[in-house]
Amino acid sequence: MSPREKYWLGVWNEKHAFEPDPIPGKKKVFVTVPYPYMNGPVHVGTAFTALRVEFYARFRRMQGYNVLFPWAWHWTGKTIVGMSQRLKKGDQSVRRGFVEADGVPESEVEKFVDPEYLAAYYTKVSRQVMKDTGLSIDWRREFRTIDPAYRRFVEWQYLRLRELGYVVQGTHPVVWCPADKSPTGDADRMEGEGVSPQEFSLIKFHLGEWALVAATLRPETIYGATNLWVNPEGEYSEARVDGELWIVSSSALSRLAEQKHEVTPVRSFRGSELLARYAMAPLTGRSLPILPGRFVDAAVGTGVVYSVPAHAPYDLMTLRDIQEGRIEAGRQVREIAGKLEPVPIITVAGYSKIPAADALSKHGAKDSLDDSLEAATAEVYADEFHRGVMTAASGPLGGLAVADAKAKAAELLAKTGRLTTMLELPERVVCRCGTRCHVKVLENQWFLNYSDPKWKEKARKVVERAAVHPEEARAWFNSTIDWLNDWPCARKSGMGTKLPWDQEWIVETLSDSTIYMAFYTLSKFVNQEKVAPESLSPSFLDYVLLGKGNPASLAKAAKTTEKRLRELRMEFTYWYPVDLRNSAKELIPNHLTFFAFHHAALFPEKEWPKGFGINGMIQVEGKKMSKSKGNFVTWRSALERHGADGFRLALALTADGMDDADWRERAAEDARSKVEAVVPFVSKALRSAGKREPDSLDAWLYSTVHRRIAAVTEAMEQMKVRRAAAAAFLDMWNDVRYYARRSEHPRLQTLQDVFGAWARLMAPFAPFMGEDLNKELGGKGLLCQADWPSLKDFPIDEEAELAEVVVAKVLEDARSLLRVVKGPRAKLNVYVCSEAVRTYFFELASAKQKGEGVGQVVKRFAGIKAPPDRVFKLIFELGDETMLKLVSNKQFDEYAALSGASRYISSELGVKVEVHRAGASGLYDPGNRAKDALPAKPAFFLE
RNA sequence: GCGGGGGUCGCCCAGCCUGGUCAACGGCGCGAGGCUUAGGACCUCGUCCCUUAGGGGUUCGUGGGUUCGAAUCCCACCCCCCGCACCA
Repeated sequence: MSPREKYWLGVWNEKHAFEPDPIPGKKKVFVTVPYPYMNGPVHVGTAFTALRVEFYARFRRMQGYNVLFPWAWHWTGKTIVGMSQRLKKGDQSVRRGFVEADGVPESEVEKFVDPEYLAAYYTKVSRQVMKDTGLSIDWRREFRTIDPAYRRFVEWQYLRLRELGYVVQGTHPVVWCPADKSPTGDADRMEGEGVSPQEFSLIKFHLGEWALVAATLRPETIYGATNLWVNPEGEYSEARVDGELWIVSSSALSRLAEQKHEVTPVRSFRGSELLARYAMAPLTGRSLPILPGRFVDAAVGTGVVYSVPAHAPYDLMTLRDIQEGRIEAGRQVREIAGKLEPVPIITVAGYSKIPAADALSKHGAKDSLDDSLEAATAEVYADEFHRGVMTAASGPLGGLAVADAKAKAAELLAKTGRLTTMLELPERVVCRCGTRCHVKVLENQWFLNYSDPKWKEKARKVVERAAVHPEEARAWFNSTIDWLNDWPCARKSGMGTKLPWDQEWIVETLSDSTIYMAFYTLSKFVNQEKVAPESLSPSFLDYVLLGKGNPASLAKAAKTTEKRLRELRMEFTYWYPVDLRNSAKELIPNHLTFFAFHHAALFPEKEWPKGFGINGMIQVEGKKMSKSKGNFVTWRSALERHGADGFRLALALTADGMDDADWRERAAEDARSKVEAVVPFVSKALRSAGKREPDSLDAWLYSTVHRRIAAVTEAMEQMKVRRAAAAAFLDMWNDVRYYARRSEHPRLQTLQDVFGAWARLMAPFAPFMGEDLNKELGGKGLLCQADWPSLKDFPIDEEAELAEVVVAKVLEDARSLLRVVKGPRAKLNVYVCSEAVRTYFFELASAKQKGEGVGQVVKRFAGIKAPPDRVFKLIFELGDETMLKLVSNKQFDEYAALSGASRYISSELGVKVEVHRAGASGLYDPGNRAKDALPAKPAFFLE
């Protein structure tokens, strides 16, 4: 950190510049960012989101609002615990992540086996880097989501939600890790991302008094079944399942038990015992032989499948392997297999009668262990499902589309009583801990019933009444509200708050973070030890947050004073509602919408959030940032490379709206050098300036600054941070640069005024440099506490603006002329059009604007001989508005403007310049050009 | 598949709602010049093609349409990004 940065941080801190308390009667703004999850250090993405709010907070503060920008840390959930455990087990990839991506010293990593230590470490480094960046946060209100007081708060929230009927109990299937004893979401998986439970049909084939139970996703193929497959090496069991006698793989028994089937094992044996026996298929009544299939996974389904060689590449290939002796098999098995023929039951355009055979030759499968069988299977299945039609060989299914036949087959099988269903993962799923997962039906889970139409209606109202920046995000909110289903809000492992009425369950991370912004109004008192965590009882919080109950008796029960209790209530009502909550767009479908739902449920309308800010995600050098890709950029490392202002400005200038922000080192370096150039630029400009009366150019600069202030203000109000920063920093710079170049004698007072405004406009983005600049300009007090520049100090001056438009236009035209002309170029004569031509223009332009015919006007001014198409072309070139202003503004004197600028134009072009007025007596016009002069388009003669 | 957002002159990006001021803002890169002992920084000009009087031509994912006029409005298509849930 540079000494200057350190100095200003010290000053802000000393003056408590960002520690707001309620000031009755003073308008307030309460802004928040979702707290970051502390399984790693904050990174440039966190910074991008946080800084948008930081800029906004500083902007509003300068506008005279009492602004609260608090911060906290998210520790809830099982990710932190999971990482700790993996480290403990010696997982090298976690360790590398800590050391290489996060930059944690080896000596610290050792201690990360304690999850709380891990989270505390990251909290510490993250807090420090945020402070070093100069974020205007009120750190007095900081907390972690496992703090005792926070837990009391969440307990209150869930008790109230339950009373209101928004928390309900239900049963739901999940992907389950038997080792962790917890659901395994996508993020927790080593293998099988995106895989979710599917319903398999279990079809019972009679084998004496037993039922050999085969699992399938394609019950409609039962009419094409030729045999059954079991894995000869696999372990199978006879068991009593739901009162029936079943034969399935042993592993299936435990999975069936997880799905609420009643299972009593009888005996177990090897799959080979079943070979060459016959089982009877339902519906067809066919007796099918049991054959060895090593591709059958005993850990999936029931470990038994039936074979449909005409339509399943695996089945056909395995059958051929046995028939052709590629697989060792007993004589009896070979004999049986030798007699089997595929039974086609589906026709698909583009395939022969046996689609599986086509797929095998297309993919060049050699044997039943060939990897290409996966692809062949997927292809045949998809084509048959979408385009296939059942043939007459499939009995009652004949003529149906495959998609319809599936349902019909299930219905027919169900009637025979020989169908059950089971949820199964269609692909292997492995938990991060290395354990293979299966489906478990969880009972008595707690849900937030977001599917409740009345609740949805209320949530919709929250969004409808709030400002959404950018407006495009609103549609996404609305479709999320429609789509959202019941959400399991508690789980059994990880850090967090227990459900007060059911201590086995811990409120899950997304569900304990929905109304916590309210807690910032309390946490100040807890941190100052003015309120003890134990005293935050439900009725106590009812009073503070909802105004319910009698403060006198509540205070007594909480061992505090009534005054203190009323103070807490006042703090809450002062700051609430949240004025702006800003986050990256990925949180719209969950967190931000939950935030709307919970406020709708718990608080009266006046406490509902007033604004949402949405930004894109962060990319690094055009690519998605991730630890595994090795392009992870921590906030700390970027800050150290580019300095606080450079870092802030680089992120401010990267993207607006929901566009993804691209972090580029080059851009950040550039931002830094630009920031550092401001103060020297300003002092140099001031040194070259002097005392004099303001002229048209000064009026132009004031006028232009007026427009810049308006633009920055408007952009900030709409959270268009990039636009605001670009105008405040880059456009302003260009304006001053133009002034400095254009003016022969820069006026000191003008520059002081403009630089004063400039410092203020840049203050939210580059506050350190801003304070330096303010000091340089002799400003009193702190810039961060100064007033936002006032439009009144920078009056609009239309004539001055028109003069510069005309000067710029003449320069542009003259340059393009000089580029082309190869003749003499000693002197440029400029002929400004006559008053008559101006009037002609004015009448034409206004006639055109009113949509009237222009014939009359043209006729009346026939003497001017300017063809109307040339006139209209010029109007289009300048635009209706500018043109009208130009020709209708009686104050504006084009001749005066241009002759005043003739020395500037001359030095820019490197050619002598003389300005004439067309129609003047004794006009010097050897080239006879003056007649061609039009408004803002004077005629030229080069000699 | 469903939902959301996008495709602009080497790169990033503004403009699109409210059609003409659009060959199209700004930044980066690149070229030339200035400043400097030199480099960096800074400043100026240039950077789609053609052009000996300020002009012309072809551009805003693709193809149509509306209009005197379309980057902007309408329709169809192609492509890219994000989200899709027991998880931060």
